[in-house]
Amino acid sequence: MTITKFLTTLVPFTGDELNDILAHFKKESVPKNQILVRQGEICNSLYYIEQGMGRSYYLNENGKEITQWFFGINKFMTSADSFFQQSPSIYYLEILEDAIVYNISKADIDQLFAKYPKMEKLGRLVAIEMLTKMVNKLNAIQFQTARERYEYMLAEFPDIAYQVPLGHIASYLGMTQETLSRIRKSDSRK
Amino acid sequence: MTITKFLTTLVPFTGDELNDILAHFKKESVPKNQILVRQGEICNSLYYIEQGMGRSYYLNENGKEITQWFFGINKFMTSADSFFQQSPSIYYLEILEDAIVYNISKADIDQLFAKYPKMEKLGRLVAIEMLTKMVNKLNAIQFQTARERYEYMLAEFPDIAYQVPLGHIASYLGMTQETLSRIRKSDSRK
DNA sequence: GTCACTTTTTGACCTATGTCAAAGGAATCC
DNA sequence: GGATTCCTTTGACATAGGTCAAAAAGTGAC
Repeated sequence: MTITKFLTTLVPFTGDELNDILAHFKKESVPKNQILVRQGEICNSLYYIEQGMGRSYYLNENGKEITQWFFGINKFMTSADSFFQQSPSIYYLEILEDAIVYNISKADIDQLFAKYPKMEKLGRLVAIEMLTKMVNKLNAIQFQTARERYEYMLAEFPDIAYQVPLGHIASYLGMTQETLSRIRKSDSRK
Repeated sequence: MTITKFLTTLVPFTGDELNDILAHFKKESVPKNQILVRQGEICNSLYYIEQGMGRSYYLNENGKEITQWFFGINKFMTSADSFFQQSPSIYYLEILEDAIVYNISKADIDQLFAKYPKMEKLGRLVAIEMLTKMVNKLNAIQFQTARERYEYMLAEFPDIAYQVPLGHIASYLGMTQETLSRIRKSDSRK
């Protein structure tokens, strides 16, 4: 899906509005393993992923990478708190597979928010969608066994589950790599 | 803090705007233990809590109540997904202490969203604040010990932690009541 | 103040998952 | 295409926190 189509499915922008809005996004290709934002930096871009995928992660006390979220095709990727509050990012943003993204700066999106009430609406809808997904993850993580959490992952990110290193998924799900490995093994027996 | 003051600290509404907006909120007092919304119902109100507190919870497979969130003074309380998507609520909303709330219907708030871009902005800001808090909880739950999670609770809801039944807090934190009781005991020894 | 009910505490025991360590496999680089 | 590095699997063992059951402490109604 193109970004144009994606935007119009959420909010019925007119052609003129769309042209103006899209003019503020810059298309970029980003190679695998590229870091878009580092912990401590202020995240200045919101990325729409047309192709590829990414994740956000942070380093815990022991210096271990903890995946916080995966971002797939047709999603916005950013360090939300950092971007919207212009505060230092808690997370790294990393591209996991060669990607094509459209990026927009904080200043530009603020301009669009101010110019188009429909953009505010888009912002609100995207924030609420994210909130809902976060709540889903929370419920999965909070009360389910390691195996059930993995099943949640398969349901939420079917395209991603088999394409990224095991360790990234394990930390996302709050379990060790060893545990996830054992779960996959016993799943494959069935 | 009054609702007027609360709204203006987030977005600089004019006096006229405020009057119009506030006219859509209905002030109500709600006694302790009242259920505002049940699982399966569509949540038709967004509540601003001027006094008192509440929680959202659901029943798990074993029929046990699992607290999903606490709502304190000067917060909006609703079953977000149900309210905004007008879908059946996953959660019960319950008032835990006699409360004074201002409530607004979905239809009315949609009207305000359409009329005032600043309302869309308010919606976006509130959604993002909630998102940030949800992420905080998630990180606390996902990687911390039971004791650390309790400490997170004390930091996030200092006013609430000592006023609600232990079991509500334990389920919110994803641990058993027994575990939380033992943590509190060992804390009080220090 | 006593009865009934709810909430919290305590104890004994159990299990899912973590930790640590080492060996296999895969991928990448020159 | 061999060396290096990274990723995954496997095993042995440890432990935080769960489960179950009962006692103790609070709370409220009359």
